[in-house]
Formats: sequence, C-alpha cells, structure tokens
Amino acid sequence: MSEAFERIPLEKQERIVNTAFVEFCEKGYEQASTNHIAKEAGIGKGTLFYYFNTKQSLFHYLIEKAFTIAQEEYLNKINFETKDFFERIKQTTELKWEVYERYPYALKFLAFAMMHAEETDLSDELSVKRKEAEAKWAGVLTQNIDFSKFREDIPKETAFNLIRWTVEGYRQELEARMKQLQFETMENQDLRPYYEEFYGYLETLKTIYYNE
Amino acid sequence: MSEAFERIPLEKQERIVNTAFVEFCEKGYEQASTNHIAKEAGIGKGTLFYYFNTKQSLFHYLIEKAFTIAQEEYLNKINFETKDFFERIKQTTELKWEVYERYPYALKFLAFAMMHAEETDLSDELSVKRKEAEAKWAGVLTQNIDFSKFREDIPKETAFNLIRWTVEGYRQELEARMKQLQFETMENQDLRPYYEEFYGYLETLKTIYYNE
DNA sequence: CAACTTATCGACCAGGGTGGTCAATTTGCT
DNA sequence: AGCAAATTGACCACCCTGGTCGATAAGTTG
Repeated sequence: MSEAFERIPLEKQERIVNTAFVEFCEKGYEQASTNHIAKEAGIGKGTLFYYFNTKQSLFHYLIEKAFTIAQEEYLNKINFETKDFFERIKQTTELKWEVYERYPYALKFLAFAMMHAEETDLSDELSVKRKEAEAKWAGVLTQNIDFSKFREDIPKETAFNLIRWTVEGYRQELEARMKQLQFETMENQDLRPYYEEFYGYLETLKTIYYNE
Repeated sequence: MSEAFERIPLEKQERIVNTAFVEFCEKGYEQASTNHIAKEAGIGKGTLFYYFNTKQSLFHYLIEKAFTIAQEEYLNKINFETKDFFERIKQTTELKWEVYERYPYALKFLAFAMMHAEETDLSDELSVKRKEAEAKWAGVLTQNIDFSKFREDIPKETAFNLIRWTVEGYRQELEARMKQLQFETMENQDLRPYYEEFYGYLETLKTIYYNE
C-alpha cells in the first residue's frame, strides 16, 4: 500500500476497506474482482491501484486492518472483570454489534483469512500476531469467568459448549432472517427489538444452566 | 435435459449430479462453471451439454432432483409416530446423515435454491411443490410431538427454539471442524465417535429441558 | 496568474475463462 | 460390416481479469 491511501478522508478509506472486506469474504481471494471493488466503492479502477499497487498487497493490507480492528475495537474493550458468564456473553455480543456497525464484514473477513491462513502465506510478523490473537479469542468467554454458578449435574465444559452453540445457532438464524428481509445495510434499522429478544433468551438460558 | 442422461449408469448419474450440486452451492448460479463440473465429474464438456442442453436446464434438473431426494430419501422416511422430541431429532439427524452419504450436497443445494428462489424463476409446478415442501419441513420437528414432557417454567416455544439452535450450532461447529481436518469425502471415515458424542449431548439436553 | 505536484480516472492490454457448438471418433448392438 | 448412440476436446465469440498509462483534474505554492 502506498502512503497516499492514508492521506485521503477517513470516510472514504472505510468505504473502500469495507467494500473490499465484503468482496473477499463472499468470493474468496481468487474470485474477488478488483474491478468490482472499485465500482462498488465508487472510485476508479486506476485509483484503487494507485492506493494499493496489486491485488495481493490490498489483501495483505486488509488482513492487517482486520487484525487492528479486532484488537482495538473488540478485544481491548472487553471487560475481563465481568465474572458472570452470561454478562460476558452479553457484553461481547454488544461489542461485536458495535464493530459491525462501523466495519460490517471485518470480523467475518478476519475469520475467513485465518481459516485460509495456510494458502495465504502470512508474513512472519503476522503469524506471530495470529498466535497471540488466537489465544486471546479463546479466552474471550473463559478468562476470569466464575463457573461455580453453573448447575452441578452437568459437566461445566458441556454446559459451556451447549450455551455457546445455542447463542451461535441463534445468531445464525437471525442473520439468515435479516438477509431474507433484504437488510442490505443495517443503517436506520431499529435493532432494539432484536437486542431485547436476545437478552430474553439469555435470561432463560441463565435459569436453565445456573443453580437455582 | 435429454433422455440420454437417464440411460447412463446410475453411478455415473450420481457422480455428475453430486459434482454439480457442489459447484452450484459453492459458487452460486452465475459463478458456477460448466467446464469445472465436467472436469470434476470426469466427463467431457461436450458430454455434459449432450445430457443437458444448457446450463440453465442443468440447474433446473438439479432442483427437481434435489426435491425428489429430499422427499423420497428424507421426508417420506420420517416416522411421525415418534412423539418424543429428542427421539425425533435423533431420527431426522440420522436420516440427514444417510442422505449425505449418497448425495453429500443435495440438501444444502436445495436450501440454497430455495433461498434464491426469487432470482431463479421456478416453473409454476415447482412453486407449488415448494409450498408443499416448506409446510412439510416446518412439521419435521413439530408434527405429532408430545410437548407436555417439557419443563413448565419455560414457554414450550422458547424451549423448542433453544434446542433447535443448540443442535444447529453444534452441527455447524462439527462441519467446521471436519473441513479443517480436510475430510474431503467422508468415505471410509469412522463417524461413530461423532454419532456418540452427538447422542451424549442430546441426552444432556433432555435432562435440561424435560421435567425431572 | 503560472508552475508544479498529487489525485483520479477509464480506455486499453494480453491472457484466460465463459457457455455452447460440432465434426470426428469411439462404443455398443444387430 | 453397418448403423446409431455416446463421447470427446478443439474451437468460437464474448466477457472479465489484474494491471498500466497517458490524459486530465484538483490542490498547492510562488
């Protein structure tokens, strides 16, 4: 990436980055089209290659960017003093939503890039970052959590997994529902009912998986 | 589709159909390549167009085929006498596995085709079929189920959804795990440990969501 | 204003993939 | 042998690809 890209208005930067995130997520590296990214972001093709010299260097920039976003907008904001499991889930979910509002596909892109990390040869520096991030991600729902509140007739590990899967399954269904409603952007959408619904389910899960 | 396709050996038919299912699922209609399908299925490109005259007619044939598979290999085999919810889940999951062994991507393709049903203009006949199928699918986990066994402090509907999401979330994680292990085919893989693990979780869910 | 740098663009390139065709060949059957 | 059905891949016109580059436009400086 040339330094020119960092000189343009932040809003434009984010528009381009987000467009590129989407394109790479949905099509994969090979099938992703620089033409399409440029058009979708509302800039000329030449401009895109003026900012990033090649498709690959754009991709590498995106990886770094996604890492930074995940780190600064998500991981660093988690309050690890929250010992209650459900409170932690609620909190991390809210953080994810906040990230989503600004960079809708950043976290999905990061997951995608990590999954295909073997094909995409990362720099040594990035490989290190990856290891670090993986460790942190693993701790998001476990570090400093008070598991003693869980009911005792079920292994803590099992309960932990079941809850994770429930939340994830619910999230996926919500995503599908929204796609069907053609929520291309979530802008100006009132999401509060969805939040409320989610919190309701969390409360139910708490009565189920905690000691009474 | 010409009648020639139905004259060739069944094994070859299935190989072609399965290859096409995969290609369309993974790339979508536009991006799917007939070249690639032919090569992957081990037949000449000319042969593919000898069987199905156009890409579109191949696609329509696949929809019909997927419908038939879902109907005959899955829906029709469900035992609706089974009143226990978890027993029903176990049974339908097993059926899905069986279908998966023979037509690995058929059900995923069907879901994909239904989701993009608006873009893909279906024939009137198919639209009717779709409505019918949708009704049947909705009943798979509800029809003739004895919900009185569920604990009473949680709305039946909520419990029902939570369990569905748990199972679905678990399934997704399993799928991801398998992809990472490069299970390209499930052939010759010993899946019993996975079955057992799944049944174990089902038992736990039963203790959680049923009256004691 | 001129002079100069930086930003932006889209026509253009060679290369490769597309859905689809078809003459040539192989296969199977009587 | 002789015929019909099955199979093939070279070939077609077309479109899209990542990337280049000369022509502008915008901004900045004197």
